[in-house]
Amino acid sequence: MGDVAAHAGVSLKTVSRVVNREAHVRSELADRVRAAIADLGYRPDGRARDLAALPRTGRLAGYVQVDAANPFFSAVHRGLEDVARAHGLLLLSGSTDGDPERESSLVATLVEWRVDGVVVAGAEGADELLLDEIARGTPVVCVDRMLSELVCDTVVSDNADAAEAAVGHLLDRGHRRVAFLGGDHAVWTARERLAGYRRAHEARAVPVDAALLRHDVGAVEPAAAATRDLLRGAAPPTALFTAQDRITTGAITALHELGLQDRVALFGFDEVPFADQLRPSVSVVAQDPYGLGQRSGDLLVARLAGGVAGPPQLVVLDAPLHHRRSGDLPPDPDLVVHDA
Amino acid sequence: MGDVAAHAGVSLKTVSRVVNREAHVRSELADRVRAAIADLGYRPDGRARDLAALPRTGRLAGYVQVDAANPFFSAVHRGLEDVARAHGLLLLSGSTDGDPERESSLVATLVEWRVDGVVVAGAEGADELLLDEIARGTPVVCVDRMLSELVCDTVVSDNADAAEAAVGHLLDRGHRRVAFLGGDHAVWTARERLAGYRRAHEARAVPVDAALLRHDVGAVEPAAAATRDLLRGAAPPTALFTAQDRITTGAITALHELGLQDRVALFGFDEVPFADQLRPSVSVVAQDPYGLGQRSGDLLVARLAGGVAGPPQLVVLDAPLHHRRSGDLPPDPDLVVHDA
DNA sequence: CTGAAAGCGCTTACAG
DNA sequence: CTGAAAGCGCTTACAG
Repeated sequence: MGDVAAHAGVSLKTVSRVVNREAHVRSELADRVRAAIADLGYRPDGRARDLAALPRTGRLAGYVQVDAANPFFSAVHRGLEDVARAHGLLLLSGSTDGDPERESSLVATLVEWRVDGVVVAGAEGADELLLDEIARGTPVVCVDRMLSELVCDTVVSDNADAAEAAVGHLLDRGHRRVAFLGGDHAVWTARERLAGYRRAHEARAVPVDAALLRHDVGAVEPAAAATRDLLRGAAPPTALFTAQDRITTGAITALHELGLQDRVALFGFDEVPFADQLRPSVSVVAQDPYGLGQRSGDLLVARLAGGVAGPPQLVVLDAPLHHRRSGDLPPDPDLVVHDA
Repeated sequence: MGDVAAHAGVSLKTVSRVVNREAHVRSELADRVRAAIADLGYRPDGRARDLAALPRTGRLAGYVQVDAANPFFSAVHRGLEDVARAHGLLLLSGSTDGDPERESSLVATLVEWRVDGVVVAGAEGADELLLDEIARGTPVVCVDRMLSELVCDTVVSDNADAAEAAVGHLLDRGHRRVAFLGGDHAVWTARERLAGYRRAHEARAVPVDAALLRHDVGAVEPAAAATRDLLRGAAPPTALFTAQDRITTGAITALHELGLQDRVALFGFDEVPFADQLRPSVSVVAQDPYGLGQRSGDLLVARLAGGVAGPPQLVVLDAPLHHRRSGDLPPDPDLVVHDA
């Protein structure tokens, strides 16, 4: 910037003014400055700018996600990015793989870069550093999962209700043995979806068989293995409720391997690709990850604007059911095990 | 930092030393400093640090992608991220939607933040700002697409060869009317894959019917529409080569709607979800997006380390064919149109 | 309308 | 082993 000032024969402040498009600069000088900028290929230094401009003007935001390569989280990413970009915010992001330590160190790094705020998708409830940061006043919004208490703005789908509706649909079709395949039980969404599963049973006075509950199968292979195991057991389920897209994928894989896809009903949480083309087509609870990202961006931006200073807000998005064939398959009598 | 120094009764430099884990600090002082840091909840300011530490130590890298929500680019993202993280680099990223202007402004913003280098996935060849930046010495690596000339390190799949092999397979199964459905023809990958398509035909002396070539159908709906159109035409293809995952998705959708999935062969570029479970299972050229990301990260890191200062490197990754049912479907005679 | 001074929070030489 | 000074590239008050 000094070079530019010298080149144009003006002071630093004048250069600063034209760079920031401030008023009160004679157009003659401004032209000279612009020429110098072009000649020298000058680019203002964002770090210095940000550092000198206290209080913050709002330029950087952080996005902490479980896995950048997971379509669910990358869709949230895009929703957030679009809102952020509209407000001049650039995103600094990283993946945690669900590891609380990774999450903590990532949050710490983001704070070091003095992001204006951070959106955490799939937060671990036990992340003390994150809790600290919230207490200290860093704007944080959680998407997809809730922290133990509502200590920050949060955007989630209506997990329990949607799960209850899906499982209820299976039960109403006559199924009495519906398996639940869920991810890490420490994760809030998994617990909520299980709660919905239970509520659906309770509402219909159908007992839940604990042998039909499989937790910690939150990836494709474990889910496929659990499906095989359940179906080969002495008292197999006649329907499956898979609490997450990767689990749904694993279950579908296993069902096809066993040739049972038309005999065992399936209702999944999260939309999956080719849901309409698969045979049978697959019924799902369709969350809107892009929308979740957008809403979290809205909340963050509102906090940054400073307008909102009240207590943490909770936004719950509706997750509609997409009824297709797999969820309408009737119980297969040959699969039902009769008591001895 | 001043507060910490005062609190611990030492100088700024001493605080700096313990924060940076430099040697030569009496452990007694170091403890006092650490205590002060904990008491005050001090966090070093990454911006100031980075600004003061010239030349750069390497902390920030940029990732420019077409669309964060596209599974292909998000897998590249993750590959890059893992390498970057291993080298202490944090990623600043954004989506361009293939718009050169968006790409330029994003690159400009990244440069303002003084990223140590940037990886561009799916670069538009015509981005002058990017070319400028490369000329100026900013380490840039292009993944997935090549710029018009090899002006920076580049990592791509063996597009033309893989496409030739896939189309060749179709031709060798007896197909004589193989349609090509591709994305934006301005994009390097689309042109390469078309080149492979042509080479496969030339090698077998099979003429290419221009009516079977559909460009600019790089999204699901346009691809489905093109598929419907081709198949309903007077001289329909007996096989489809879809040059990209979203196109493959669109084609599969249309084929299923028309009930033609078992009568028209299909070979896609890029792996798709449920390729094994779909009926028929779908044959594809399986690029390795995660690997592309990793390799681009390796190249970037090597440049940053300063070891590599030579001419731009070109890394070409093999893209193996995954033969499944759809690519082995024979030509359906009823679909062949005989000359009058 | 324009500029000289001080300061943002750190690190790099340099002394001691 | 420790510290005082200068400087990274900007912006914010303040003067004029």
